[in-house]
Amino acid sequence: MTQSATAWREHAGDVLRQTGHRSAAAREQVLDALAERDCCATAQDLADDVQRGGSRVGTASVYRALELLVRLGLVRRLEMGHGTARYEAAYPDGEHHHHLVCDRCGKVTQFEDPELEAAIDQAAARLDYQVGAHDVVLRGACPDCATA
Amino acid sequence: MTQSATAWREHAGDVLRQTGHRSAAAREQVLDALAERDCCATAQDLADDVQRGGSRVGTASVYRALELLVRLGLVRRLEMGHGTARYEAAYPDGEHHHHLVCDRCGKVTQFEDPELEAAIDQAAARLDYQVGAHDVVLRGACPDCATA
DNA sequence: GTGAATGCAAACTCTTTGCATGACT
DNA sequence: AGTCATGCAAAGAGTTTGCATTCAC
Repeated sequence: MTQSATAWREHAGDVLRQTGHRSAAAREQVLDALAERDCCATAQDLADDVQRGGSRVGTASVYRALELLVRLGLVRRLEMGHGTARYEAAYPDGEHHHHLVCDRCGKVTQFEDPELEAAIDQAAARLDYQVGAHDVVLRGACPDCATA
Repeated sequence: MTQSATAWREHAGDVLRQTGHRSAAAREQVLDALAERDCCATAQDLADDVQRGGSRVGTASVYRALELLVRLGLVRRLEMGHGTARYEAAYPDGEHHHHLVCDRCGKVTQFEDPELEAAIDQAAARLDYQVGAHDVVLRGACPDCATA
């Protein structure tokens, strides 16, 4: 687990306490699973992670935990695979990345690009929406599929 | 209907013929409905449009038509509303726009930004994926919701 | 006439909700 | 004790698939 993931995990616990939520087993384990992941995961992925840890956690609890975490701004929800949502930790300093999706094998990779961020901020500034977030998805063939 | 939408409609018919597809009522009507729309629509929106035109078209045919059109590169499929896919005409010259989604009322608006396109192209060039397409979604409050 | 395309209904996947039980403070 | 959180099962929404029928070529 990276240093920022550890910090995020602690931050998330703090925010939950400060917003009056009690320590709840299923929710804590979803947070742990998210902190362990370095890129976005589906609800099913996270449920599997938790159950692999030996706990009997219902799907509904995973979804309920994720919904709360998204509402508190601790988790980002992403839509990029046919009908299946993905979730990842949202760092409090706003640091984030974007995603590459392979059209052939479905693999998801992340990338960062400060100049792209700047271009998005400029575009957002000239629009009449109060833009609070943005998602960028690039699609194509990953190195493995491109050579195959 | 705009001039480019009309051109796209004709182009789509040509591509279908060239790829050995016969003239099929439901599919043609889905194309017409897409050409009439100036921004992305859900499968249900398109089915409603067609049925409003007086035809009895099944949902399945709309989905089957859309799947084929996406495969032929004539239509873009977008994922940006909780679990519901949206579709829009993909112009052959690559001209396209991106989307603003209101977090509160769900309204979807389009925008274009050449500098953002350039930044994406540059980012794509330095990655090891063969990037063929990209989606950008900005989220926030639309003018109506921001003042309300 | 032949095979593609269709409509209908059933199946399927992902997600949410109802409700009785269990756990934190 | 009070009530928030949980697990399970059922419901819901969107999408896909099976199959007999219809239609284009």
